[in-house]
Amino acid sequence: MAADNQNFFERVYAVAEQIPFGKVTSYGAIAKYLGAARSARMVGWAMNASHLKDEIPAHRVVNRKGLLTGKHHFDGTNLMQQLLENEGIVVIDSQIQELDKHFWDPFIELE
DNA sequence: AGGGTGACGATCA
DNA sequence: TTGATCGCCACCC
Repeated sequence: MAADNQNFFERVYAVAEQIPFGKVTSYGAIAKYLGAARSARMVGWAMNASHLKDEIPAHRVVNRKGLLTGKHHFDGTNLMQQLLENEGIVVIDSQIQELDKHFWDPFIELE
């Protein structure tokens, strides 16, 4: 049904909201969890709309490489990096260090 | 109705 | 290893 489209966004929000403090995840991980592994871009698109909701910690969502590709979409240029560093995550040049250590997998946490 | 874009991911060279 | 290209699917013009 047409409502499915909206449901897709809601699902992305539901997962993003559950990302704990000091943790990060990737678009592909969320997409895969939603059953749209090949639509990682759609997750990013949903995140773009999430900017309307201050409940979505979009700064905790990065690409698979741990690179803050979406930082440019934030209010400031380095706001995203600042937020992550504020959570105890080391970020150098928009690149999260020790990504594996801070990675949050919805498949494991939302098992 | 058709074409282009995009906060990605995987594969190929 | 890094860099470049294709594929994906929803949304906008």
